[in-house]
Amino acid sequence: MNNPHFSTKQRILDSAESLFAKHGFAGASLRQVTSAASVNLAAVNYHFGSKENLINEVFRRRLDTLNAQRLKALTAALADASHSLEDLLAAFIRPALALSVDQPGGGTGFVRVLARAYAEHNEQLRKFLHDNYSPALKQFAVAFGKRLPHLDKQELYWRLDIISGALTYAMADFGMIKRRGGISEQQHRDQAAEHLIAFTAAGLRATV
Amino acid sequence: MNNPHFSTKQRILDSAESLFAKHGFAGASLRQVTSAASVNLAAVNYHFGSKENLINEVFRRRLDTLNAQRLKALTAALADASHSLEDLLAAFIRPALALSVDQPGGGTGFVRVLARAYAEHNEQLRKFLHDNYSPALKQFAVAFGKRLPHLDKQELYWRLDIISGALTYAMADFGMIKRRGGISEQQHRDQAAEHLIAFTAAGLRATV
DNA sequence: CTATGATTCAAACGGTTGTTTCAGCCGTGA
DNA sequence: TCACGGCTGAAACAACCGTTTGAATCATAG
Repeated sequence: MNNPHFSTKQRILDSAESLFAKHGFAGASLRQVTSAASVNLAAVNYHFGSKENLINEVFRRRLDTLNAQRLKALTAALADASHSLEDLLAAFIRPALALSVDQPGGGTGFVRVLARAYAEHNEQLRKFLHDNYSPALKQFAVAFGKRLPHLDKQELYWRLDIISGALTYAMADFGMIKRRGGISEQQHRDQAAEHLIAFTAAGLRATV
Repeated sequence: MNNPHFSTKQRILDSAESLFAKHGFAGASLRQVTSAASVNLAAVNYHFGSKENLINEVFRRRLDTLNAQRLKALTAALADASHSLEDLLAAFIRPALALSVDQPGGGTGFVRVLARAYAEHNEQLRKFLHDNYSPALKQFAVAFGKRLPHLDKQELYWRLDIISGALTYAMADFGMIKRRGGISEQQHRDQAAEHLIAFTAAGLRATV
């Protein structure tokens, strides 16, 4: 059985993602992780070197695809000469919220890990995220800037910052909004995305 | 020296707040806390009973005053018959951002603890927060509902949820916005509050 | 001054942490 | 078939965890 999808490494990553989401990076022990993955304790240090490194790999696996999806959506939106502000917002927001549903590992795990990473203010982790993913964010800032010429740079950054906050919060499902009865997780996310897009579009269009 | 401001209990609370902000609830040990507070290790269990209880008291100390300030501001806003939507938002947002500057313990500590609490998804802690502070939030929801009769209840909750997210994120200073040169922490917070109020007011007013 | 209750102290408790070790297993290429 | 390198296994490592204990110290009231 060397199907990479069921390899020891992948099983460790899946369990780590889920347990980091539930108990935090410090709160989830390697014994919990390896036990949930049905893998020997020593396998973590063998395959990843250290717990710190395992954490980084949990991020890399998901963020690489998020990054690609966002940029693909942005490029598609920009290709249409008559694209709307909502199209740009959708390119930024929808792939992020999708992270929380259609992962093979099943669901809300990773986005909560991401939210934790923000809260952690871990300098090492922030550097890792910045080094790997800030160029993509820059492209979005440029696109929004062209679409909103009435905002100066500082004003634009303030507003994009507010959007990031609302999105992060929504991704992690922190809020008090409860899913109603017959609504699937997928539909709940879609609703969240549409509300976020409409709300933030209005916020971006507000005059100074 | 029984000045309550320098009492063992207070010193523990100050150190705990600061260290929980830096390393998380699981990441900060009682040995770190008591050492930073120049207090014996056993003092935590003597004065608070347990680490869990200490965490709750860290919240209670700040949130009691935040709650009171918010409700006072809300009452003042409602007393003016011609109050604006921005006035209500200011009552909700300004006291929260003030938490991060004018605390005697000095600054950004507690708000990061709060952000962590959201990220933790700790059921026990959520219950504590809900039991103690949700009635005040309900009052805000009612006030916003009256001011925005064009929104049905579900739609209103979605939007308030988005606002909470943006506010939480702004409080913890997660964002990429850097303070400019000659700007004080206080001024930075004031700017954040004004941007948040303007942005979220536009979002709330958006038509369905 | 003495007695009393509140507080602090050093030390130890059992348990868990991340990491290391090294013997054994496995599939693959010679 | 045999040997080799990648991988897994059980066990142990020192360090740290939250909590408890009981004696020492303190401030205060009688």
